[in-house]
Amino acid sequence: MARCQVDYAGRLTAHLPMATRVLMLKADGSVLIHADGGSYKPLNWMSPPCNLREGTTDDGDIEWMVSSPKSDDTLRILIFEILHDTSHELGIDPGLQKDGVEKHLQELLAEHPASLAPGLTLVRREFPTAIGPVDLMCRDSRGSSVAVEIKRRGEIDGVEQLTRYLELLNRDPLLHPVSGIFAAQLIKPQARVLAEDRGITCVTVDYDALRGIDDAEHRLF
Amino acid sequence: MARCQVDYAGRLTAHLPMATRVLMLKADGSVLIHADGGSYKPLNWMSPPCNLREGTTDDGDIEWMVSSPKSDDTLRILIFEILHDTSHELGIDPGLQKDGVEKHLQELLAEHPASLAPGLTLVRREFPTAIGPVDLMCRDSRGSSVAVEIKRRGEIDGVEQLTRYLELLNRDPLLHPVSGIFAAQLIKPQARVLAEDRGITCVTVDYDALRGIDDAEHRLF
DNA sequence: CTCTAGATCTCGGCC
DNA sequence: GGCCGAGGTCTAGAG
Repeated sequence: MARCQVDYAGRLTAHLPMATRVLMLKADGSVLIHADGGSYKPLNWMSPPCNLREGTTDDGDIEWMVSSPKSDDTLRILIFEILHDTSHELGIDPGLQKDGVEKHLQELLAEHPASLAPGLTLVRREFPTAIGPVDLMCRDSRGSSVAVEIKRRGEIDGVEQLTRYLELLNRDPLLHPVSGIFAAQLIKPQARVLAEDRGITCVTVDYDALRGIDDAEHRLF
Repeated sequence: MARCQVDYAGRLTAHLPMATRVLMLKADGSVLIHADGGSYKPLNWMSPPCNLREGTTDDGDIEWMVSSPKSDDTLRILIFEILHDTSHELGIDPGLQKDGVEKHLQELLAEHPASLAPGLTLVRREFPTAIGPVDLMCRDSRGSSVAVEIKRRGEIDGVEQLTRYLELLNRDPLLHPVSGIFAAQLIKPQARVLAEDRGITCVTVDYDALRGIDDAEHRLF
């Protein structure tokens, strides 16, 4: 905890006027400067790897020069008053265990393709193309190929992504014609307009309902 | 500083096994859980606004329940041992003063459009369209319209963005034909290929040189 | 290593 | 308030 002033120079230049803040130095050399509010993003910071040099200004204040050895980013911290100072060894953290995001949605839809369109069947998940994998490759009731792009939130870039896949897939005479389905828990209006203008079908997915169906089916066995 | 274990449930579920970490509680109620490494992103957190309730487990350990009043996110922190505990009022921070990013690049190019192509002149910055503003609308030496998209780093999504603008602008008989220039300090190879495949001209911009020209011109007055 | 796409993104601007 | 674009994005995963 210190009254400090900070100047950053790198991809941009930024300045923090003098105020009381939290300075956190991590074991890997990284530095975080936090205010008493806002979200988790620090006011300013320096990512590892970086080096910290401590010096003194002509006025007798503490000066920290933090610099990155690979980029030319620098952070200069002037410390006018130390209100609190403590140091602890934490060791290596076992890390965060995550569960259930877009991947789970893809798994559920892969098991229940017909929930996207009647008669739809799965060909394969993560169907490979030269520009990246298509989330689901399916066939409709008439045997035509259908590429499915799945998002938690459907926005314009997702439509662009599916459009690129469709353009590429439709060059393959063995697959042509390939149609597209854009599936998401929520589809933004602009994304829907763009998708439908390009002949892509939009489907909003009810995650909880789908999970319910899935659980019910598994209970049958 | 505490030995703790954390469970988050909300947009996803996540778990942090017991380990020693930094717990930061901010004045606005937000909570950050940091390890002794990684970058500025906490292992887990709760964004403001949120409420913290302190309780005790059957084993006598401290339990913090942090919940959001608007979403249904919850964070449960079990504290097994407190290694250090300190509290300070920091007050409101004057905040970060930023300078010089994409906006500055746009200003410089608006003042020196001919650096993008010989004879190019500015019509207007932030030229409005139904799907968003075009960074620079210009005219070439023959009087044809030229839409310019400016990025610090030129990647595929920037090319897609310009492509959408061009498609829309070219529907306007008063503007047609509109050509495109994709300007960036650095253009990724894949973005360049895509742009050139679509007839979009790529220009890499030397920010420092441009600033030098600009400074020199201002010194003349 | 690069490139791609997601993120409990965060943050700011504009409407 | 929402939507949209940018970020010193960061981060994980695939090729």
